[in-house]
Amino acid sequence: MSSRGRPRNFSREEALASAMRLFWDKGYDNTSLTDLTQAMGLKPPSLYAAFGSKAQLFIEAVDLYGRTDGAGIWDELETAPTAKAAVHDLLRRTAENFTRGGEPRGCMVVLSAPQMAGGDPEVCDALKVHRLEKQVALERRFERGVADGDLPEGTPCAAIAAYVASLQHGMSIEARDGATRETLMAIADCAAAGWDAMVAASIKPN
Amino acid sequence: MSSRGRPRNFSREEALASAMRLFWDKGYDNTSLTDLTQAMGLKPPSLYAAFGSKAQLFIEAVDLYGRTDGAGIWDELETAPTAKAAVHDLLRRTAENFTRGGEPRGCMVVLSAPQMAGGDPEVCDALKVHRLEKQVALERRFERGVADGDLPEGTPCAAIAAYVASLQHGMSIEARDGATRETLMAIADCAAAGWDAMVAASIKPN
DNA sequence: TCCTTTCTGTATCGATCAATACATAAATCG
DNA sequence: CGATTTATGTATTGATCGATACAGAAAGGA
Repeated sequence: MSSRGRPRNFSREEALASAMRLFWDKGYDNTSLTDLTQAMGLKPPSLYAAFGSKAQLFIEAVDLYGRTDGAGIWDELETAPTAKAAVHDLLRRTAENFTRGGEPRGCMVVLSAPQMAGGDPEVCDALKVHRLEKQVALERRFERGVADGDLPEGTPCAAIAAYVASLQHGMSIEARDGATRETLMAIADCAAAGWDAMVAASIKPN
Repeated sequence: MSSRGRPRNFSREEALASAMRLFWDKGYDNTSLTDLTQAMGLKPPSLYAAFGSKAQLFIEAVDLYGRTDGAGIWDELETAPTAKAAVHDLLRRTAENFTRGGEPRGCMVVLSAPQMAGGDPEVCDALKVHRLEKQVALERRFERGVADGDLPEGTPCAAIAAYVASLQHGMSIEARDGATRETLMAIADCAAAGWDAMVAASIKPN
């Protein structure tokens, strides 16, 4: 391996964590290299040597987010006893996570880069992949619910996953607009309260 | 008035409409003055004389959006016979509106400027005001539903408005991620299917 | 007609952006 | 030791950003 050469003067992990926090708070476009180098405590050449480019640094930061601050939201998706319990827990964890003091509000994967024409496609696609992975995880969980018998046969799992994902994504917007934890919790409870009827009605759409 | 001086060489309305389309498609940050002047068919000094600044032009463009492309979504909010019908209609119009061919997908008010630290506060606040106005309109509509008797006494109108707003905002994310009209319609139908049970359960939150 | 007013086109401003050239410092290898 | 490799700090690059200075053109008012 390469233990040769002058050793690094900073912790790559800590620097990446600082970048994550900054991207999460300010978004990809609004975070400049000046911001990054100051927060990470290093100079531009060190940043480029360690991370390649601003875009690659961002993608690494999003991965870190998914493994740390953003992970707890999804902790019980698989272990919850039923699909309904999994969704209710997911949304309540979302409400709690999105309103922690001292942290940026809402989800980095939803908010930190606008999915707009003209944006860096590398960056947008990375976030889109993260979002769709979670939506697929929801769909799979609902399919398991059908297999487990806590969802009726014929449940449109993809549609319900899109519904839950849409609601959870919207909660990031609400959080950034200043919604309180109580408001977000109420949203979670609304979804849970309508769950059984929604599932029952969705089997025959019309 | 001021009919003096050299007359304008372009239609202010048409130029504003072009700017709106561009901001809607690319977002505020990703739309440069070069993009704008090209699409609007004028030179920078004319743009600044007519609209003041990029930020003010954007705010005017958002207002235009709310009066044109974004308006139809909310057309039946007040005229629908019940709160439930109003929400179902709203979400189905949303699904239709967000997947029109030849137009950018999703809502300009939700997508076109990230609500992030470091963004132009003038721009962010203008969009936030638009979002909250619609959420308040939902809350008022639900209060009317209580008065009309199609929602039970004690319905938490603010919480349910936050739920519907959150879902509708999330549909913009889904739309930009490529969701089909059928998927968005399914989301709308999910919400409608669970509505009665959600309302009934929400009266006593626990 | 001449003056004032307003708009237009050219050309460019200073600021900021992401990214690097370059020389030096600090480590391993032979 | 000397050679190689890698990281660091200073200084700067070309590009692009939003916004304007300036002079000329086109209108109304006197």
